[in-house]
Amino acid sequence: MAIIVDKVQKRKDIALACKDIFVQKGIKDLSVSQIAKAAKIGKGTIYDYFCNKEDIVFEIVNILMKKYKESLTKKIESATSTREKIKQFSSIFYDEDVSDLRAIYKEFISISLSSPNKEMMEFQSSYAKDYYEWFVDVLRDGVKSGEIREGSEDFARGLFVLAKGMFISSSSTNTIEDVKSEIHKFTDALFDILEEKND
Amino acid sequence: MAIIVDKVQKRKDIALACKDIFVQKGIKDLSVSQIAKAAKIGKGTIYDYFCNKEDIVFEIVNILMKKYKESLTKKIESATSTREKIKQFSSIFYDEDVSDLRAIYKEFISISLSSPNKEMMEFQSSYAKDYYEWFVDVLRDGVKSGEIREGSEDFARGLFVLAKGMFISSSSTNTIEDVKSEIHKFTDALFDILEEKND
DNA sequence: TCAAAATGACTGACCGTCGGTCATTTAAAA
DNA sequence: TTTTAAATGACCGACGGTCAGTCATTTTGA
Repeated sequence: MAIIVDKVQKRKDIALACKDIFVQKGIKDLSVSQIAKAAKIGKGTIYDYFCNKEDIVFEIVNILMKKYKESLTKKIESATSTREKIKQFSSIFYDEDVSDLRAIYKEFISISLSSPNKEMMEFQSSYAKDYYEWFVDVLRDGVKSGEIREGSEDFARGLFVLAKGMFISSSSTNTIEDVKSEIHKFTDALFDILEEKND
Repeated sequence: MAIIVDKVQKRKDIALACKDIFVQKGIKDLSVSQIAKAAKIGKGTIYDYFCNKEDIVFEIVNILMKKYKESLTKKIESATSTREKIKQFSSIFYDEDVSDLRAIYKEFISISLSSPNKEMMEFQSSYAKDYYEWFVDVLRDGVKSGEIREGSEDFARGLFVLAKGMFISSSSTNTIEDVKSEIHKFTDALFDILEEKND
């Protein structure tokens, strides 16, 4: 027998080791040789843990998303109103401490659009479902407590999709500050109405 | 003297000549040689009219967008309610006769995300501004006529961004039918509220 | 005749593979 | 218990093949 490495762990280690260079340059301006050098391993080794260059991005997104979700849970728990909770969901688009995730997620979306891959699509839809249900729960709680009107849950999907749209818009045209105020403005406009009673 | 070709026109001609193959295969699975063959010109000629492969996608999007905008104008003019007008805006995401535009626009977004390019960004933001103002006008008319409540214009940006988000969602997970009903459901939920009076 | 237009051979960059090397572990012999 | 041969998997980087973009040459038509 010989040394047995934890393949799953090493995959994560490599991904994290080259995360910064990915954030900095983006996948298009990075060669696999450069990535290998950044991770201090041989080029061939990359392919023992990833099926292609894109797969590395996938792993980084996975890691960062997981971490983000944990921090988001805390933020949402400590928010007092439904309005504030919904605003917290959008923090991914402007919070400074998740700028890495934003950068990598952008690459990820780009890859998903140009070469749809079964695993990636499943990852996307599982995350989407997850967040969507979370959204719905938050809104439903708001309805139950009488904070917002009935039927508000119907906006969950829309808000979620809107969030995705922010990615395209924000990564091309706006500054982070614009994005933040844009989202808050929309959320406020919506909640001003949702908080009215309709019966 | 010698032959003088209309550079602008020829650029369009080439773009249209290879549009179908782009829609079919996507930029990633297309080599410049194949594109040149489809357009019945030499590979080098491509570079007399386009600065790179991505630039061809840009031109195709431009052409199809222009055409789409014309048809959309008619559709919106003939719509009777504000609600219907807003729904028409989203037809790009499910109408069968713009499936080509959808396919190419997907490529375009992918390219924009991975290699932000000044010209592309300007194109994006000019279109965004254009549609946004159109949106606002439609909503404002609705407010003026008393059809929807005051403040409804505040949703213009959100609706527009939401539309962009549909691209990511729709191109990865859902079928066209899902997308259509999804959008209509959200629009209806919003308009049910907007059509209530708030004073 | 000549300049613009068109071309395709060529080049350099880069992705992913593959045969080979090396370090470590096992196990059998001493 | 010590030694050493065999076995195995981790690791590597040279190499093949592909392809975007360039450029020297040819074609075309006013």
